[in-house]
Amino acid sequence: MFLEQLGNRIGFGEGFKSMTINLKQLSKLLKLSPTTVSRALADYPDVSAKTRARVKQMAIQQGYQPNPVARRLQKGKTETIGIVITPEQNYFSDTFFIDLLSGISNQITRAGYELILGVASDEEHEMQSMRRMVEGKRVDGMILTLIREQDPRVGYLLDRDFPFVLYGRTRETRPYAFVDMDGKQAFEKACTYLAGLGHRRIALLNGEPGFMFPVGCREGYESGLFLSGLELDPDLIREWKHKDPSQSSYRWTLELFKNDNPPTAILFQTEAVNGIFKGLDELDLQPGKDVALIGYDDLEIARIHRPSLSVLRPQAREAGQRVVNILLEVIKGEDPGKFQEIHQVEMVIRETSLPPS
Amino acid sequence: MFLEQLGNRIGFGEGFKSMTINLKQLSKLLKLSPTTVSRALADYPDVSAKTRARVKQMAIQQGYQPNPVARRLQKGKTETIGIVITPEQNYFSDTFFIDLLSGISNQITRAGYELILGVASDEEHEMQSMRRMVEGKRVDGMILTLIREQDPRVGYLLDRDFPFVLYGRTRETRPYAFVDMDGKQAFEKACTYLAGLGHRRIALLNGEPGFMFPVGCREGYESGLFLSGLELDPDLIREWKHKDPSQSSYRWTLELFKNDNPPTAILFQTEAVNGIFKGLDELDLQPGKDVALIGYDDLEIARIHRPSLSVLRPQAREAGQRVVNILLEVIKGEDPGKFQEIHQVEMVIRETSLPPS
DNA sequence: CACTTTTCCCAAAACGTTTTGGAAAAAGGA
DNA sequence: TCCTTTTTCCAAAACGTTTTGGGAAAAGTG
Repeated sequence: MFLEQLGNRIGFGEGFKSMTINLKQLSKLLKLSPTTVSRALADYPDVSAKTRARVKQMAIQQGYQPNPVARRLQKGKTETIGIVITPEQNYFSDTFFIDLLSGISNQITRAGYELILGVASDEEHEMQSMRRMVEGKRVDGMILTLIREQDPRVGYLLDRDFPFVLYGRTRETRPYAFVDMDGKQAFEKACTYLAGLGHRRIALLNGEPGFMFPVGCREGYESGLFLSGLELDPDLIREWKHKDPSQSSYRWTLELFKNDNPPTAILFQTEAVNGIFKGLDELDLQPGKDVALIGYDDLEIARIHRPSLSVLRPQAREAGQRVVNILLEVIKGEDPGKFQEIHQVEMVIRETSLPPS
Repeated sequence: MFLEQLGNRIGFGEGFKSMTINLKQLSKLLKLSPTTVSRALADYPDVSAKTRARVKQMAIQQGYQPNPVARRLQKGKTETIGIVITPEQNYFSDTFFIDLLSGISNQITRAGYELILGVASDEEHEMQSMRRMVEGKRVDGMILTLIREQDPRVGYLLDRDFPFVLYGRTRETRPYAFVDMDGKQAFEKACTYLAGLGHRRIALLNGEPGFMFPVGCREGYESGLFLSGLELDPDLIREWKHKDPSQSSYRWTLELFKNDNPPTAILFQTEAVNGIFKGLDELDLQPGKDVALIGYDDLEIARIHRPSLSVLRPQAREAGQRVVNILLEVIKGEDPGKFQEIHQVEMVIRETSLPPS
């Protein structure tokens, strides 16, 4: 019998495929039906403890792993979830997105699922890539990032009742699941902190309009000013572009200081820090000394730079894990409206948040 | 019949699944056998032009897409290829890896395949993630990046005859497929260029030992020195670490200039540029003016910085596409040894490669 | 017209699981 | 002992394709 088994395994297929063992082959080896073996491995109560143990041992010994494709067909699930990234919009800002992705990936693996990745060049291509996954029945659910205020992806998925979770939020009245960072609270905290140090002219170099995140940042900024009894000066608010964060933030930094009454502090997304440093350098202003700085996202550059950059630090990794856990629930049929999480953001005070000089 | 069809489609399943149409349902609609419909869609010659057209039209009208899971089971292929990234080793240096990934992803999609992504925290986890894909029969082939001189992944895959392609190379005598950048030629070119400008003390701030890429860089550097009639000075070679490129390159930059006869030019991977800038700044040396710089990889910072950084620019996107095309051939059964490509790297002269002052 | 070839279609099997719906054997209850 | 319940197993169906191996009808050939 061992030889027969060996024969089966060596067979005449290509090298690799023949190295792997089948449920049928395994059951033959055990002198049991495939049914019983399958159920033994799945811990069904209707197989005796003794045979269950025997089956499991043999499965391990033979290195049996159920063919995921066959399982998916039978179960009617792909056990796969999809994500589409658009690098043009410069999302891969160093560690932040990687942390998110890392959390997502690990949790997906833990659930025995797969993560399939689409890389899109622009907004249209992004939609197209998602549709391929959804309409091509390639995934059970989608994860969306870099959410816009009006985001056609959300409407599309809601319309066809397809499971998804947002990392972020959008303007949409129908209920949907999301995990978002409390950008509002974060910027409010940073703003009041700076005001508490004595800063009276605090600028906001915000993300690109059209995206949802900067909306919260601005709200937090305005609220922070209000709580500190400071006036809102529209001249102290500028917005950089995703396409080239450094270049646009460089220009806006110069612009900010053309003001008669220039800012003594700037709040911004850390992505834009290179442009700001460059602008300040050109103006002969020392970051942290002449101008206080607090960035959102704890990128490598924030830790490396001297003086090191005070930041707002979102826990991207944990958020990624939550996104997956929620998505799995939604796939199971839970009501997406139940899952709306807003995560707090911690503030890390380093060297660029001193009182005004 | 239309009502019957409708009934079938609405059924009692969950919302989404019922919106989609089946091969069987489609064939019923067409009053043809599933066989014929399948073959018509696949352009088999044994179905008449007329019915083929009829089938295709109806398929489009009904939005029919073959269930990929079922197709995979029947075909015995997953139509999926895997890649594992290890962000700890800081591979996501801005645009470079994204370009590679973008090329990979697009080509995979074009072939109707899927890209599944693993994110690993360290070397061990990386191997584990790959084994899950391979032994779990989740992919038809693997793409490997960030290759080490002795890379256990390569041996593992060769041992079990599993299709894979390296982006990079390793020390391995058995034939395998790879796409690599000609780091040697690139660094040689940069080195002779600088020597041609009159530089006599050219330093190399190389990548982390253990990885394969820095080996070529060093070869090119040494060859460039030799071709220019310059002596190799081991004191002018330093290696930074992946874990914190900026920090380690910062330290080594300071170190380099403790030399009695300090360098007037530095070759390096652009990843390390922040540390170098910081070091030079601390030494009151102006990049490009006091010290010529050429980096490998055209990251955003290279274009943004003033003076802008001269770089060696690998065509990562095209390389990614080649990797996929080759992998598809290898999966088809082609001999991997036939596919060994070394791509040229172009040099972009900007502002940091002037003659010594 | 009779035969062969070509054209066009299809029933059945197969891919490797899990689930369904029993059925046989063992154990419990009277 | 006989009947009922529990335990333990399994054959068959199902998931949705593609491939295999014909077979009937139409077209060509003499």
